[in-house]
Formats: sequence, C-alpha cells, structure tokens
Amino acid sequence: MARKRPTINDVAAASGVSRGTVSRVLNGHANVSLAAELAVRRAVIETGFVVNRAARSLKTSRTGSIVMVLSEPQERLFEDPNFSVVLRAATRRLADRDTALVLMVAGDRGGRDRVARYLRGGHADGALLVSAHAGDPLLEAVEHSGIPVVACGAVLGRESAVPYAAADDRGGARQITEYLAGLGRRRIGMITGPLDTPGGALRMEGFTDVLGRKATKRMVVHGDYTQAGGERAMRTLLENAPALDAVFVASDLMASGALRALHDAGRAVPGDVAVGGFDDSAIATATSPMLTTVRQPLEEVAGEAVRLLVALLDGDRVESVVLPTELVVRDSA
Amino acid sequence: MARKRPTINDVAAASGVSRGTVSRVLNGHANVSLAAELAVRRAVIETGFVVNRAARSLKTSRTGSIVMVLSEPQERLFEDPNFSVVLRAATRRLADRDTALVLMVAGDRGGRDRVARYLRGGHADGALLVSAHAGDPLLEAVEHSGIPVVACGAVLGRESAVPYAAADDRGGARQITEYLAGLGRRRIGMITGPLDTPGGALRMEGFTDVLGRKATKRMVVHGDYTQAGGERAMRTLLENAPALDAVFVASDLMASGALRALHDAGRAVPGDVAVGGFDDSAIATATSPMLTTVRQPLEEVAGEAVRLLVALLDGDRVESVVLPTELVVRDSA
DNA sequence: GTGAAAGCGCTAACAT
DNA sequence: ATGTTAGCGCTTTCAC
Repeated sequence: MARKRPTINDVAAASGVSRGTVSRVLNGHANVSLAAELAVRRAVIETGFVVNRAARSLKTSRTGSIVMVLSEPQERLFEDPNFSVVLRAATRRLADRDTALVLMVAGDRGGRDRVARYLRGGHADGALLVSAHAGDPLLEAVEHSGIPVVACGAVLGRESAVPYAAADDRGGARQITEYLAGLGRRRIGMITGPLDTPGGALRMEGFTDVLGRKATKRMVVHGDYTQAGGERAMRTLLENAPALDAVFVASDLMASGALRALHDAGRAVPGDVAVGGFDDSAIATATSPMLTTVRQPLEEVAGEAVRLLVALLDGDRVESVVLPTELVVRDSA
Repeated sequence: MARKRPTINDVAAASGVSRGTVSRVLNGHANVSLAAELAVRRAVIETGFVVNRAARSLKTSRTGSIVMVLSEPQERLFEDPNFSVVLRAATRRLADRDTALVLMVAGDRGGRDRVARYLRGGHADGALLVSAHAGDPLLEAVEHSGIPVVACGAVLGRESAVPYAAADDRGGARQITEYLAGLGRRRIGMITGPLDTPGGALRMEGFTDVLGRKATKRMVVHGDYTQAGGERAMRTLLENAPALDAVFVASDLMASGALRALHDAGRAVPGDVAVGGFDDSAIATATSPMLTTVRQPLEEVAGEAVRLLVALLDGDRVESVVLPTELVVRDSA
C-alpha cells in the first residue's frame, strides 16, 4: 500500500496524451479534442489523481485558498455564538470553488504579526475580515499585503476602502426602537456595544434616529457584548433612570444579562420594563421571557461577503451590500 | 510598489552566501557558521523575505497545514456554541508552529467527498476530527488517506484506532446524577443526546451507572442537542413519568428547552423538578433559573487534541487523553 | 562549513 | 489540437 501519489505524468501516460493536454483538460482550457478530454477524464479516475496544489501554486502563484481573519480578542469570540454561523456560510459558499478556507485569529500582537507574515508570504489569494475594529492595526497589514480584502460587517471609518457585507444595523435598531415606542413606552433606555464596532455605533445611531433628543446621555450606557457586561450596564441604567419603562440592548447575550439585572431589581418584564435585543441568536429563546429581538441575516451576510471576495479574486469590481434585518416579536416586549 | 516578492536567491545574494546555506539557516540545520547565520538573518529582515510554502511543500511534500474537519450536519453546528471554543483553542495551540489551520465541513455527501479528495491530494499533514459520528463514512476516507488523525471527542467504536482527547462524559454524567440523587430526588429522568455520539452514549452510561435499574426505559428519552428537541423530549418525559422530580439533560441547549416545557407544564424548577445540564456553555447563565450543570474543559480538550496531532506529526506515539469535568451548581438543581 | 546541481509537479508559452 | 520545454522557489544530496 501507500503507493506513491499519481502525478500528471501518470495521467498522461495512462491516457496516451501529453502532460500539456492533461493540464489543459484539468483547467478547462479550450482547444482540446473531445477524444482527448474523455481519455484524460477516464485516466484521472483510474489513477485516482488529485492535483498537487503546491506545484500548481508554485507555477501560477495563486494558492487556491483564502484566509478568514478574526480580529476579536479571545474572550469575545469565546462568548459569541454568531461566529459559527458565519463560518458555516463561508465554507458552504466556497465549496464549489475548491478553495480552501484557512482560519487565523489576530486577537493580540503576535496573532496580527502572524497574519501579516502569512499574507505577505502570498499564502492566500484573499482575506475575509471578521469583526475588524476601527483603527485595527491589522487593517494596515492586510491592505498593505495587496491581496483582495472583504469585511464581514463594515469596518468603521474605512467603509469606502474595504468592501463589506453587513446587516443593516442602523435600520434594525430603528425597527425595534420604533416598536418599543409604538408600545407606548416613553422612557426608553439603551445598552450599546463597544462604539468602535459597527454594531456598537450603528445600533446606537438607529436608536437616536428614532428618539431624537429624548435619547439623553443618562439613558444610554455602553456595554461590551458580554452577559456580565449587560447585567452591569442594566444596573447602571436603573440607577440613572429608575423610571425607565423599556430598554433596547444591542445584543441578545447582553440582553440576557439585562434580564437578570431587571429580575434582581424586582422589575417585571415586559410589564414594568420592555426589553428588546439584537441578533436573534440561540440565546434569545433560552431566556425567560423569550426575547423580542432583531434578526440579523448572518448567514446571508457571510455568504455575500464571500461572494464579494470571490468576485474580487475574479477581477470584478464590487459594491458593498447591506442586508435588511427583521423584527422578531416574542415575549420580552 | 508591488515589488516582486523576495526569494531565497535574493537573501543569498544579500548575505553573500549560497542558496543552500540560506536554506540551512532557515531550517535550523547544524553545520552553519555563526557568521553565515548572522548574515542570513540580517538579509532575511532586510529583504522582508517570507518562505514560499508552495515551493517548500513541493520539495518536502509536507504542507505545513492541518485540516479541522467538522462532521456535524449543518443545523447542529449552527446551534452549537461550543464550537467557537474548540476553534480558538486549536488556533492558539498551532500559533507557534506556524502551521495553518484549514477548515472543512463534511456535513453531507459532497462535503465528505471534498474532504476525502483534499486529504488524498496530500494537501494537509494531519487531520483533526470534530464530533465524528460512529460509522461516519468520513472516517474511512480519513484513515484511508494515511495521514495522522486525532479526534476531538472519542469516535465511538474506533477508540483504539483513532487517538482522541475528550472530556470525561461518563464521569461528568455520574457527578451530576449523584448530585441530583443526593438532593433526595427519587424519580430522576434523563434526556440524552443522539446515541451515536460520545456525548449521547457516554452521558447516558454515567446516568445508569449511578441509577442502576432505577433508570427505566420510560425515564430516558432521546434528544438531538437542539433546544426544540429538548423541549419536545421534556414533554414526552412528563407524559411518561408525571411524578418525576428531577431530570438530567445532556446539554445546556436542550436543558433550556426542557426548562421551557417545564414552565409551560406549570412545574417549578427546582421546587417540583430539579434540572441538571451539561456543557456549562453561555446559555447556562442565560436561562432562568440558571442551570446547574457540568463544565466540560473544552478549551483544554481541543488544546490536547492539537497537541496529540502535533506529536503524531513529529513521529511520536501518543495516548488518548480524557479530561475531568466539574460540577457547577447554580439555581436549577 | 559551504557551494553546485538536481528535481519536486505543475502550467503556459512556443512550436508544430 | 497537441507535444515540448522552461522554469516557479525551495531542499537536499554530493562534492569539496
């Protein structure tokens, strides 16, 4: 066993044509007779041939792989259930292209350096940025590498430089804020995400879009996308504005923490305080009451991001896309 | 700009030695004079040289990458927050080796074929299997490919063939079952995972280890690791055994569904029915009441799995490892 | 300790 | 439409 892996030469020999022709068939070039093509395809199957990507890459200087770069610091990724979804959609979209997906985490200095080296080494044809922050030093490295880049979620401040696919954070925030207001709630607070992330900044903008000057400083507190952070923020909010009767929390995970704080404070949800989340992640139906929230079409976002990247690789021009969100009404508001 | 990438020849020229010597320095071979080494290192930095993996791989037929294969069907992965953790730990562990992590999903027929081809093509040095099922056709493909394989979580029925790192599912199930029994609960039910997964089979074994013949067929129902499945299973259990006063649910996600079913049936938790989960995932603290559960050291499991794989790649023999779990007492039991 | 040279498997330009 | 050929950038004998 463990016979040596067949090469293109073996296929050529088995099919009675030259290496060149085999290569042409493999790469779908024109100018190949039907007979030759058939013979080659048979031989490929017969020999169990699989192209050697290294050799191909050496010659073409394309690698057949793209890298997905996560710039979240560890703890956040750790808590983020959304990430699996993104990954899934990406691999699925890449499936037909037989492009490999390599994954790198650039959470700290060392990670960024590694990514930068990898990219500079030309080891990937393109990069997919996930949750890059504004001013992320990684960005420079990536852009500097000169390979096509697409972001999953806008990169704040670089929207025109880095094409992206994203959910309509601002619009979604408007939807739920309007819903809360439409319920007759008059004192609506908000717990935001970190303001250097699109979900942090844009969801807050959507909130103020609707509430205008009623969105006062003390009614808005900033969280960090963790459950504990949401709980803390809710307590602060309750101190700032004891009379509050609704709150929009920028992520379901934080909302679950907020629910706990509300419960501990003896406020009924949604009776005393209506709670709106964001994401529609698995956690939204695990809480009690279940969260009324905004569904982000994350699968589609990730799928679109990959589509953009692939288009870029193929030399097309691309336009960023923003996908609509959807209000999901459950029990918390 | 966009100057051509420097090659080993540029480094050789810049440092005044031959390509061969540069290569020796790069690969840490002996028999290189200090002077030469220094000169080469300087030149590497000066030129910004990064080895071309394709070329190296072509020559050595090692690729410098390993592939992580997810054999979960899509929907399950979709709901599984644990997966991010595994991924994180794996990338971290690989960081120093400058080994790339490529990710493939083998959820369906097409996915499996892709993985098989990838492996047969020699595109990875090793494979890390995540949640492979018993009798998974993927397994054959992987083993057939002849590259080192390690599983994250035991592969049922192939424990001795495929080295693995896993949490002590059986022991953990015993812990929580004993805890439930120690609370004085006499009619303890269980919701298992799919029995062709280690978490399904082993946690059920741990349960019956403790309860012996008290674990009757009607007290055990099988779930599918989803929230909806957990809810359904709990309803069935309630029909089968209305007098039940405790339930061990094989995952937190299912437990959150069970909690809902219990709530809908008007049973107080933990008053009427104590609920124990498994995983200690983010969802365990989002539910109300918060889940008493079993913490799996998933980070460590994934880290160990990678360590085993790396050892295998280095030609060492390895032994599977099983890591202890920990009971986490909260409010549901 | 170091240089020279062969060649890994493939693609693409050039012949024919 | 097909065969021939020249490397892609690297590692690794083999000489010295």
